[in-house]
Amino acid sequence: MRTQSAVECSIQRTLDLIGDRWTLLILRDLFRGVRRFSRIQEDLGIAKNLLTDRLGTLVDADIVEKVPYQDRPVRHEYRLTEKGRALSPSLLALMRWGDRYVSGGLAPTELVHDECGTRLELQPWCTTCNVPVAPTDISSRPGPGRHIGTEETRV
Amino acid sequence: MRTQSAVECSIQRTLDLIGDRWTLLILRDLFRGVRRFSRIQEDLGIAKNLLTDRLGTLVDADIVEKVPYQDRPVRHEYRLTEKGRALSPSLLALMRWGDRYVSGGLAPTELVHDECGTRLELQPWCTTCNVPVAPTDISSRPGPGRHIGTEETRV
DNA sequence: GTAGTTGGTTGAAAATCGAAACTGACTCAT
DNA sequence: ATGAGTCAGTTTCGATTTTCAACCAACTAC
Repeated sequence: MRTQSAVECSIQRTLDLIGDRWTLLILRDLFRGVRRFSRIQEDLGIAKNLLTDRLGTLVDADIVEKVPYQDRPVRHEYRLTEKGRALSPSLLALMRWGDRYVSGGLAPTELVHDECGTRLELQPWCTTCNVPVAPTDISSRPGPGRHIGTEETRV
Repeated sequence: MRTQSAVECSIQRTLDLIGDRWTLLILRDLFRGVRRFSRIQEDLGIAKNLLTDRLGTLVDADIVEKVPYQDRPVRHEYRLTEKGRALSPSLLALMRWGDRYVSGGLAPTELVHDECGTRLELQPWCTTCNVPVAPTDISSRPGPGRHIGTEETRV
């Protein structure tokens, strides 16, 4: 993993943890209910040694936990922790982008609001004004975790 | 890149394009206004040949465009296209996750609502009901782009 | 003409990945 | 109780990627 003396950005810290070519796909499978080693391995076509390694990293990072689903022989499955489930908006955002710009607007899978069946969008949301916020109404500022350069910043 | 006969998921299609260890960080820099080859290179510490390669891929995918900023000598900078700017929610989601779970709740950089200064959250949003939607109120279904297995799916 | 900047290219060493073979603990059928 | 099968890995080794350093070309400034 990258080592930089002062990592001053949560995007970088996040990607150092889960930003390799397989990890987000593994997490997607866990969200979909594909939780066992062999199922994930055959679903993704990932090499088994890499899957072992990635799952180990995720368990160490407390994003995933290994829970037994039978004894004799003891077999485990991998479940998302609360920290792991909190990645849901990130995956949803990547999925919606892919729907629009890679799949040509034709979503292979749609995520919908249970109550009304409408396909979901992902919006920055202001908890104070209780309204969705457009990208042009977003500014950035240094936070308490360590400040960043003075560059103009729009995300 | 992975090649799978039937890629039936926009997350996978997206990650095939931008899911390597550097590309999302390059995009983050572009969002931050770091747009020139040498600036990105020194900011990230990425090898120059890799940066050349990744920027080329992004330009080919129409996520980034190369625009001249001077003649004699002609020098270019890299700018996000509309398609690239549309990745904003994805990066924001990863950033907020990192704030909470990697940076211990202390955001190195905060993104705030211009009008009121409140730090932004990223919420799945139902455009019909006009309300934010909790992860437990989300279901999935096959979309028009290609259908997916029958697994239980929660993202 | 010398040095410096920007935006690269090239090549070799080091790290990582991928495919296949192998293992160990157990089950189930005969 | 022998043999085949499953699951969850580990080991090995060749192929691919990444990194690091050097080099280059176009131009500016001195």
